[in-house]
Amino acid sequence: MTISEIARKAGVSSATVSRVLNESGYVSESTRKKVLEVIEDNEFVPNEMARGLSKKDSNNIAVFVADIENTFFSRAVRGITDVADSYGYNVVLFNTDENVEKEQRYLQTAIGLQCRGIIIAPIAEDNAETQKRLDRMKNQGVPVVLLDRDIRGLSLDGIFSEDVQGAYEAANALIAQGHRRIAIIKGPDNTRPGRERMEGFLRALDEHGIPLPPEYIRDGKFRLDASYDSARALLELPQPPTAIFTVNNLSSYGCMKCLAEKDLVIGRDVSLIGFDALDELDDLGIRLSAVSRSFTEMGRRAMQLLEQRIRHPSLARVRRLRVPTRLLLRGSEKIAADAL
Amino acid sequence: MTISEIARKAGVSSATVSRVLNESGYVSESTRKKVLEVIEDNEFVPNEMARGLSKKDSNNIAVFVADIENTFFSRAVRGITDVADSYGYNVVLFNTDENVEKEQRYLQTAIGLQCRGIIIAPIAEDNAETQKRLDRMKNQGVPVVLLDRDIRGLSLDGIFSEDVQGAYEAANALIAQGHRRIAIIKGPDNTRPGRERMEGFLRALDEHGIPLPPEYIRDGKFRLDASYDSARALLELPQPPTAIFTVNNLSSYGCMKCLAEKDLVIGRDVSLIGFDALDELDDLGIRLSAVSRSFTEMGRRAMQLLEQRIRHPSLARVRRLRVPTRLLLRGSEKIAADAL
DNA sequence: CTGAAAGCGCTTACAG
DNA sequence: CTGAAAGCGCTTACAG
Repeated sequence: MTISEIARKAGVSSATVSRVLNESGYVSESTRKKVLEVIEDNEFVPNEMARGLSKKDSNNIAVFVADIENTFFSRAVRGITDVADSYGYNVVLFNTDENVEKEQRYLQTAIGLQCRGIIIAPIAEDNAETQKRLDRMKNQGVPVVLLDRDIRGLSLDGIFSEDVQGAYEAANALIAQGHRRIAIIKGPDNTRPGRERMEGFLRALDEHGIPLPPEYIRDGKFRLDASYDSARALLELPQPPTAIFTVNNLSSYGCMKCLAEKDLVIGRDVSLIGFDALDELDDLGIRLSAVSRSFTEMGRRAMQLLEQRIRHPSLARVRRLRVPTRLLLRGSEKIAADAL
Repeated sequence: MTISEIARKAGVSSATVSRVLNESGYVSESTRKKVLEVIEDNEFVPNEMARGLSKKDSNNIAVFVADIENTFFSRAVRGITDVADSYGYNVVLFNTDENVEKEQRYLQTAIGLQCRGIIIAPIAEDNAETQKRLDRMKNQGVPVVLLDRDIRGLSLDGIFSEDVQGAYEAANALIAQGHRRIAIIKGPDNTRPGRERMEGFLRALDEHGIPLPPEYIRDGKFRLDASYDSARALLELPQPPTAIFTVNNLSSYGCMKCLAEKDLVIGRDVSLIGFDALDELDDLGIRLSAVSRSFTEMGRRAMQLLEQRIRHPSLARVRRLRVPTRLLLRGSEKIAADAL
């Protein structure tokens, strides 16, 4: 079923059908009714590829996530789809799987699909190829909005969080408990969140004159397995830390897995604060203190930024928003007096 | 940049460029090289909307999930995107949010986008409007693959699991522990998984002559909050059950939340087996016994079914696969002798 | 092996 | 208010 078939059945031209469909131009009420009726009767749905080709746009937006299984991303996607839907956009989902080749190939695909804009959590902030492609997209009028992660050297819109401040507060909370042996399971240095969370952590320790031996810094790579290994290495140190700061949800999981294996209880045997709350565990009595922010909200804001940029492509000002973080003290920052 | 611009720069016709791009028809090696070079130099990416319109197809497939935040779906989507990518398909994600109006509107959208096929976990199996639309899609040559949930009255391809058997084994495991007071937090009756898990549960109790008082049957609606309420109602009964069977991951969470609040420990104070394992908790020492199946695998299989149907549209035989379930006994099926 | 031309299903100036 | 016609950027018989 095409517009011209509908036109024939309604006894009008396809231009008129198009006008009815788009509520554009002038159409007399009577022919409008007639056309609508025929459309209804035939359950006609216009071909978006043809429309897109003709109008040189589409209602698709591309969303790039590193790992849809990670609740950070699945919740952000939830926020994105909600807002996208309210604006009539469809979401094409790309799971880059922390793989830069996929990321770059998918970027190509998104261009081919004539996506109206993209929301991306880039794998690394310094990958030259990704930088080049994103820059080109932006220059060709395809808005790009960064989600949580950043890209060096380009001024792109983005939604981030107060990572330095959040990490700073987390470290301070541990220090306030009397800890002097505080370790960090850090994230990748080539990501803004990785660096900034480290920065906030270091600042707090520095301000209190607390030494940070190199063996107290482990790279969890934002991954569960690497963080598990890091935690293990930390806990098996001759002089293990009494408190640990984990920089994302997967690091917290990895660390807690190791603690569980060693029968160490957070808030008693060892203190732990994570960046990003594990709310799903809170209900079950695993009360992890954390630097919290709303993932869904970040997704929503990302889509709002994108929509605004699509609507005002010429707006020069780059919009880089930071959602606040909130320190949730649920008990895991504590430690038994004799364990300190 | 369009095909004809490339053609001009390469001194050939656009037909030739198209042939190079699609590796179809004959192109001499020398002109092929030349064209490829120009494409490369200009970083040309063909317009998929034009290609789609011309070829009357697209590389998009539509994926309908009820809730992307639910790990069942996020993992299934992971499996789908992995396989889709390997076949060159792009995934347009629709989050129906357990809302039939959204489901139906999105179905319309998917048709407009000329999606090559759809994978859907329909909200209800008996919604007349959804049935009608899916039937129409199938008849118009758009393959439909069901994921986990079913649709009544249509013979559509699908990937399901051995729900009756799984639930039966779970109930038997509880019975084997000596339980006689076993409750179920059930799912919606208008979903196949909801009904079949109930059926397996009932069969096991029946075979052992174990009575099931009506107050031991609570509807958790596959939702955390309703399951929490159900658990609470069960535990506050004058004669509470000594064992509970929860029919999906969210019911297990809801139930465990209630248990945690009441300081009841699974495997000691009360027995619990869930349908769908909460593996993310296992590492943390929360050892929930469960009927397990691989969500990612179900997603992969769904996409494989879809791809096969796209490739062989005329194949009459409907393919309805069931992935097996595996009973994981991790200790929560047990109970202290004096609690029985 | 290559090109001219028609066509995919829409939209949109343009003319009336 | 309405229609004829050109055009969006591809693909693909058809002819050579």
